[in-house]
Amino acid sequence: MENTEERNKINNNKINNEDLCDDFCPSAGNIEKLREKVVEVAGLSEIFKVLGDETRTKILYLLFNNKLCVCDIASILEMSLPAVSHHLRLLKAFRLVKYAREGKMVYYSLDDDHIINLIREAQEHFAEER
Amino acid sequence: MENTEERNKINNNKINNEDLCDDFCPSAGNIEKLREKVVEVAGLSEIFKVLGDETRTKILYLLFNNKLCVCDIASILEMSLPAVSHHLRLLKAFRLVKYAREGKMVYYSLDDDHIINLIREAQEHFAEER
DNA sequence: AAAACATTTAAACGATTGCTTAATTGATTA
DNA sequence: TAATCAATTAAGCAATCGTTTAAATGTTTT
Repeated sequence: MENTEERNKINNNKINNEDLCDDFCPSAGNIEKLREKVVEVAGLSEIFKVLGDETRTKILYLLFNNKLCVCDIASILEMSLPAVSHHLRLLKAFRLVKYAREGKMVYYSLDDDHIINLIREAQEHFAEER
Repeated sequence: MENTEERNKINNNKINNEDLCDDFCPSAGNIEKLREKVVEVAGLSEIFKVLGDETRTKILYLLFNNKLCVCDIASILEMSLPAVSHHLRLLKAFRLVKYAREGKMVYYSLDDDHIINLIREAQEHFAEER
């Protein structure tokens, strides 16, 4: 084994042109088409990232058909108030929850019930796993 | 303002009992029920975490109805081979993709078309945003 | 058998994430 | 208006994540 360094340079660098595989690649001619296709899911992972935290999916699920104050949520999830508040702020930034101050308390609720469909779909996927 | 420390202790600690709010909480009596409800979405965020990376959603979307080798994917996404390989390993661990060695190349494809439903659902959610 | 190619694996690193503690703000009550 | 309560904000920190570089593995070709 020799010239390891040179080969690694070729192997690891980001390749911008389309002839990465020297041998015949079935999709060689389709690379441009596939690059266009992939644009369709660009930015989508942002929503998934929000749901990618256990606490946040739980909060969203709790707020489905429910109006809860921060300390309720903290109590149910057995978490600190600041921790919950941080998550709510992020969910608010994504327009997933809305809030309404009532006296000392701030009540949160879903701003967009649509998000529950995503959770339900994930539940179905999860059910298939077992 | 005095006794800030003591109040913070009360305010910030994780509370295991149900009387976090001193005032009347509408869901005070429901805390246990809501804790049971929340279990329904436990573990779900793991799938979302997988999709929470832009590269991985793209790979999954690419592999829908397609069979691609690692260097194809790397070329399309303009990423290094090891980076793509790492993501594929994770997707494989979640049984989302399967692979088949054909000579020098390894071809990946979706192991579970179901995952595309989740992506489609997210696309719909995204469309509503604008 | 040696060289070439596609892929994987391992180690290291820089950036991000989610929590905690501490302090602050906003509102109500005594 | 002072004390109390709910919630937010800010700073700091440990853990996780995704990448890179470097080396190794598996397969084919010469």
